[in-house]
Amino acid sequence: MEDVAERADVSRALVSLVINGSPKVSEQKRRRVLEAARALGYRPNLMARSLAQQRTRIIGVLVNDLRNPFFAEVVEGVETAAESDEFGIVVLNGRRDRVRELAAVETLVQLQVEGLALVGTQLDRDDLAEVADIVPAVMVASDLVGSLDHPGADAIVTDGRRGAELVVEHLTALGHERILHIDGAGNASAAERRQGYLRGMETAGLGDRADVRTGGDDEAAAFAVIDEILAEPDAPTAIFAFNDLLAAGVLDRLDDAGVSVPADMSLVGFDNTFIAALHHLALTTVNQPRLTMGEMAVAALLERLNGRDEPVRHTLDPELVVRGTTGPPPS
Amino acid sequence: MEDVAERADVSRALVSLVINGSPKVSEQKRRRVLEAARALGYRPNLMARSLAQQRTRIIGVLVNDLRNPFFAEVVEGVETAAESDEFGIVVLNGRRDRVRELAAVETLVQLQVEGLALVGTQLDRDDLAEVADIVPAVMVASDLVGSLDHPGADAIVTDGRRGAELVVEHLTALGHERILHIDGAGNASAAERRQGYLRGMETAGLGDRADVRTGGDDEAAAFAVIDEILAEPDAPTAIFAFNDLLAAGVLDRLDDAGVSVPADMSLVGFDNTFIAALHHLALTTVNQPRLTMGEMAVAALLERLNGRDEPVRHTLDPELVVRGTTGPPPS
DNA sequence: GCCCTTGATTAGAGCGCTTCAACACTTTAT
DNA sequence: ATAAAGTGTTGAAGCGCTCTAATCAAGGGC
Repeated sequence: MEDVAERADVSRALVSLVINGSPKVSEQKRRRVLEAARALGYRPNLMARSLAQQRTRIIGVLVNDLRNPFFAEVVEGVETAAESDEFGIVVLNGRRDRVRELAAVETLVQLQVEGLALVGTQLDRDDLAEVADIVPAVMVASDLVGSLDHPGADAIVTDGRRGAELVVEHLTALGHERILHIDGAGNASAAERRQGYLRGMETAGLGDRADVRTGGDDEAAAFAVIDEILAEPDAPTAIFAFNDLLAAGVLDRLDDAGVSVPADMSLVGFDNTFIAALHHLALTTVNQPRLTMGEMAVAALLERLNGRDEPVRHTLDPELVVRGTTGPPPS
Repeated sequence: MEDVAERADVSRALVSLVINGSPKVSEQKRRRVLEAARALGYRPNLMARSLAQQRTRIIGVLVNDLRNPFFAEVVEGVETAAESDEFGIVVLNGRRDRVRELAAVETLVQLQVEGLALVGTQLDRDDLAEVADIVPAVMVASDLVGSLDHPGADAIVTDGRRGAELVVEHLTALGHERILHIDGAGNASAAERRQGYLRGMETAGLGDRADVRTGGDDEAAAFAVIDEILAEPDAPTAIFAFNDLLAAGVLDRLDDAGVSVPADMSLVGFDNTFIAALHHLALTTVNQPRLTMGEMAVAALLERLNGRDEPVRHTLDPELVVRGTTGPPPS
């Protein structure tokens, strides 16, 4: 910067003004500075600038699992919104590990991000309360159950309970009674969907038939459960899987076992990722408005930065997407 | 920091030493400082530290498309390696747009990243030369054709030519002669695979049967091409798609048209992403060692930081993964 | 008892930028 | 003519940290 100033024969302060597009600089000097900057290949140092400005205009994004296309799309939503508000984003990958997530949050905080979007986080209430205390935070696509004692973070979620109910309604309407739910284990959205499933079964008068097994959030998690189920008498006629990835695993394993879908078994996923739409899977699933969620997350953070103090929670409506993996139960 | 120093009754300098784990601090003072830091909730400011240290220990990662699971896994490789070398990474998403990529590079450079990993970049030779001039850069999973006049960036690639040849060999061995290639259009890896395909066809004595159509790198890009092909006389009996995502699109469209795979048409993808492994797709494809690629990228950057000056290129071996979408041509 | 080491601690400059208050110079109002 | 207001520019302090060189205290050797 010094060099640019010298070459343009002005002060460092003026260079700063030009770089930041201040209106109170004469056209003549502006040109001189700009040209000097170009000639010297000058690039402002973001670190120094942030330090001086006492703000970074960066939003930190912590993603549960980058490999899950669902999260990747939420991130794109965040990115789009951040961009249009002239914020940058920094993405860190928690890789489904709470401890790694904690470390990532620490890094982001030290980076002085102005807000934190936790996409599908594994953090628990205490972690969250601590984080929210330091920096405005918003949970996206995951929520804590019964958050009456709110930990201070905002939340943008699709109504998992309702989504799960829609699934059960769809399946019962088709005539299914033995509907099994393979859940997301410790995943942050798992509890909600589990509740929705249970409530849906109750409502349908199938409360005593409800059956929840522990799954996970990727394909591999399905294998053991399916083997187990198929070995049991009175196997279910329909399976509601925690998410599309898990459902894909279920589909694979059913295939191995020679169970055909949906003739012998109906299957429903959650998220409506692009893999659900592949014709060869044609997975019936529940859509979440991913991009919108990402955008709302940024909006929530900006509101916080503009002074809002009480946490908010936005619940979006899920939508059942019926494709080819559901049909009437075998007679 | 000032406050911590005061509370622990030492100088700021000592606090710095403690925070950075210097060995030349008495146990007693170390304790005092640590406790004061905890009590005050002190967190070092990464920006200030980097500024003072004149280094950031950050590697910038620019990804072509976060939604493509292939890239996401390469990024995980980069992340793993960076972590074990005590580097942080900052991921930016180019979203398949060269201009956006350029902007992202600018941001990363201003962020003072010490190295740049360009995962599947769209940048052209000139862009790259310019970037490599400013900061050590490594291209991962994409390369410039015939890079004799090397732009100064390192490259970690899987041999796309060889991969494509493997595909053609596999298909001809099955008896196919009319093998079509739907390419990756302007994608950086497209040219190599195209060349490999052409060479493979030559070698098999099918040079005059070679047929390349313009595709792209996602599912949607396949639709128009498939419609076109099926309307032509003398349709191919096998299709080699640029990558798995494109192949999935092809599969969908063939399905729509009632063409069964592999009975009527064989299909091969590239990348061996997890979707290829789904039983319902069971896509024959070419594996790229994603994690290894990411790790090697970091290694290359570190070598640069340690003084290596000439660019290197590491070419990894592709591996054909035969699954269910390839078989003998219809009689 | 003095000098030299050794080891622990600190003062202070500096990293590259922003920004506030002050300044010089015009222009306008009186 | 003079005061007031407006423009464009700059000097210098400060953002939160690191790091070199200087300082200090405490033995050890002679």
